[in-house]
Amino acid sequence: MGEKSIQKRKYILDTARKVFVEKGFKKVTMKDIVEACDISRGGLYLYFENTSQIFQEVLKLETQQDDDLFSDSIKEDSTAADILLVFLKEQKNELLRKNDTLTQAIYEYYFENQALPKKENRLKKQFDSAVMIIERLIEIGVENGEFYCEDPAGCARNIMFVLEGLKICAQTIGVTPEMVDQEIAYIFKNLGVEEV
Amino acid sequence: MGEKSIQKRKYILDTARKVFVEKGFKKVTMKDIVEACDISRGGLYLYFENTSQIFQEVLKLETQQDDDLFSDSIKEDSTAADILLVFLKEQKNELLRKNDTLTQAIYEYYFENQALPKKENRLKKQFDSAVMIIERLIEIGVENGEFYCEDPAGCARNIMFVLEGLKICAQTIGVTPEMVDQEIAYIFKNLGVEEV
DNA sequence: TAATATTATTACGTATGTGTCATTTTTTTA
DNA sequence: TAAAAAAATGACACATACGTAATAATATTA
Repeated sequence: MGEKSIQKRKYILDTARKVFVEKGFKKVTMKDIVEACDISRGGLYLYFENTSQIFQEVLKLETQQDDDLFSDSIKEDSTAADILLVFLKEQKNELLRKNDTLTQAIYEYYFENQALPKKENRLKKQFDSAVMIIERLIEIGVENGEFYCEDPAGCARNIMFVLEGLKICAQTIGVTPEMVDQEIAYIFKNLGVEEV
Repeated sequence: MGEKSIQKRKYILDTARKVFVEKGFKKVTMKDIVEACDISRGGLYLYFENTSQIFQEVLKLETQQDDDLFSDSIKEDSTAADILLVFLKEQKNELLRKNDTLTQAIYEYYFENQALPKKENRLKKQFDSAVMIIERLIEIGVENGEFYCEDPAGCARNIMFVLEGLKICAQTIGVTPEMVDQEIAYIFKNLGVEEV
């Protein structure tokens, strides 16, 4: 596979991403992607078999980029509270930036694909890993006297459920920035931090 | 419209519900419903125009039944904490009973239909009304000395976000009964109630 | 029970989507 | 630059879904 091929592959995935952002997952057809990419039908099938496969690859790219973004935004001398705040603000931006996210598509995809038992569930892994990171952060905060928390693991999971709730609500009933800020304040209040 | 017609209409909606439970919303076609009902194509079009309309009617039935169910389960001499617990346990059962709910379909439907600005968003109304009920419940609990809470409205909204988070997670990454119980305990703890 | 109204069926024309393959175009290599 | 390899095209045969309308079956009413 030549360099050209690699670029075209990347081009298709980038373009397909826009389609998934636009239409979610379930309603997207190979035809949609062919047309968005302005390539030939056979041309697409040369690279990918179906929309599921394309979506998985889109997600793979996405995840990489997100990870990079997060580690970039942590400064060396940050406190636990700082880092948690950065994380939550990032989530806030993400969930309010409703028109350029794969959120809907991701949910639709996992609606279909959760059932498959042994198959790896990337979403679950991400959730669990986020819980672990937050848990660790809370523990550090407690050690430093920044936070008060009896059950860091439980608190971390609660934070993630709140975020998931905000995320799905942003996609269905709509949430305002103020509502998100309130929830963030609530989280810190539960950790014994009054002002954010 | 004769009695027969009314019954057939009901039959179609009940059967269509099963289809939506099975396939979500976006992938359901009129053909799917025709086949599930074992009626003729034209026969279905005699009663309904498209899947959106059918789904809306299914939801209407569903909402009625749910409301009835909740008011039935409140006893006269309940305390605020009792009622809240009943509500949360009901939500727990609902979200764990993943294979007989319209949850996925509802999300998919509102993914498509949130955008429409002025159009009434039934989901939002339900959310807001639940928040108000919980808020009132918390206020009563505070008056009775059952709860401690400085911001019943904020707390009520937080509870709803947690529930939404649990609900979507149940559909995508899976949640255990224990996880739900933990979140319920967490909610009560935030209201100053240690034991549930 | 005959006439009328209602309800139901099926087949048709149209539209959209699928995956493939013979062919053409482009790129690479010798 | 000619031959070989790789990449891309678009028309195909097939499948699925749509909404309708002529026709048939069933109820209702006179």
